[in-house]
Amino acid sequence: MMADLNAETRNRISESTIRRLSLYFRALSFLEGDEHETVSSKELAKSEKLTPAQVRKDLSFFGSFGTRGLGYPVTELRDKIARILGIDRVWRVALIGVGNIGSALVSYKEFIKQGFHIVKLFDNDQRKIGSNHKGIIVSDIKDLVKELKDDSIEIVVIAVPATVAQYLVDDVVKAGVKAILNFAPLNLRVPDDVHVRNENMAMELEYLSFAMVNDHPPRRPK
Amino acid sequence: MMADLNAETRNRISESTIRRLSLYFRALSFLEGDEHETVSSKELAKSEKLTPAQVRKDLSFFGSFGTRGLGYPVTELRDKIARILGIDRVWRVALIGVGNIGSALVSYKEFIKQGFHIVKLFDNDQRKIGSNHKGIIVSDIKDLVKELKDDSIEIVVIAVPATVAQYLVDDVVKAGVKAILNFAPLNLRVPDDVHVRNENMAMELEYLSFAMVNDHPPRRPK
DNA sequence: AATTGTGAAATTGTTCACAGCA
DNA sequence: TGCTGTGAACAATTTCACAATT
Repeated sequence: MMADLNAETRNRISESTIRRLSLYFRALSFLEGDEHETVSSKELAKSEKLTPAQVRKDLSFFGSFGTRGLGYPVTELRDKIARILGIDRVWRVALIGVGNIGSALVSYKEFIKQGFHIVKLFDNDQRKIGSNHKGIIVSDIKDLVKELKDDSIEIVVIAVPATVAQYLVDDVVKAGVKAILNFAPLNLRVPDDVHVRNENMAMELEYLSFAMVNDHPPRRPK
Repeated sequence: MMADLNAETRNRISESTIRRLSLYFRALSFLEGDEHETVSSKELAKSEKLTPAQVRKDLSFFGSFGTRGLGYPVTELRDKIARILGIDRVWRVALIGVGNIGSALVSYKEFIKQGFHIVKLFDNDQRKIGSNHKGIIVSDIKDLVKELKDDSIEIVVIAVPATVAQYLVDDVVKAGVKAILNFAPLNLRVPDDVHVRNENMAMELEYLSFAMVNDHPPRRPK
């Protein structure tokens, strides 16, 4: 279990399971604030609109964390999920593009809370370079490769217009970064060993639009 | 086809198909800028890292848009997808919470481009109420229900802390709004006829974290 | 010759249902 | 008794493969 998943197990685990792990983590963090010592798969499922069986199946990929008859120990399970997700540590993050979205992300509390520390900002705008955002001086984009390397950046957030995103990402890859969170509305080309996740906010609005126009039923378990 | 999907067809269409429709729309918009008159499922798939069969299957739910031997007409297909997604019109959107993320969204170009017009802003902070953001005066949250109704708001974006989100959403529902885009990190409780989509930026970082710690292979078609 | 549209097959993901355990 | 853990059943989604069409 944990980070010691063998290759066979690891490949059985679906993207959706991992995403739900984030939800369980969130729900457990809430419960921890209260007096709750244990939680059943039923309760956990309810708080994130999933099914109890799904919760148990998801968790079972990683080990046996519960006690039959009782449920799961809240704090312990939360810690174990944090370990599985790799958020029991600090990640060094750089953000490229200090525009509307970029600026918002610098101050985004959820990132810090989960160990994602933005320690570096880049922009190509002379008026922004050298300015201070929440204690971080904005660097010139032209020094990107060198600075990413020197600062041992592990994750890069792309918050620039689509027109320049691919060009910058090529440099990010050159710097040896293996994980990219992309806010630009295009599909980035990267080598096979680089992970990219896309954050496409317009897409979610489009889904809502579709649902309303077509009277698409919202999905609910049961 | 189009908004005239019958109930049976509509229910066969999966969430993933709709999300990919957004991707096709985006890719076609790019192509339209160039001289391209037609595009094959192969080309379309390539630009969004999908498979040709998937493109054809997705589109086939809504009609026969292509020509055998030739491909799909770019502009026409783009327009048809816009119609299916319901983004061939203007949607009246209100945004609650003019903090970091809220402010960024007011200026977010992708929303406007696709017909999502933010016409109303709400906050509970006296210092913000009455101030002007991109031409919109921030309203007091206490007038929420009345103003949402009076202004015929169709979509609400929630960009407030998790602690107050549910409380506000209850009012949003009271105002008769049927679509919510939620940036607060919690699962909102709403009646069955209200659509909610969650934008969880930390979740995507957690996925990257998991992938790196566990050496999870990035998924690629083929 | 190229490429769509689509049933059928393969694969992946979810739910059931119950044995096993506290 | 209550609730987990999990194989087996089921459901959804994707891919294949090929007939149809230009």
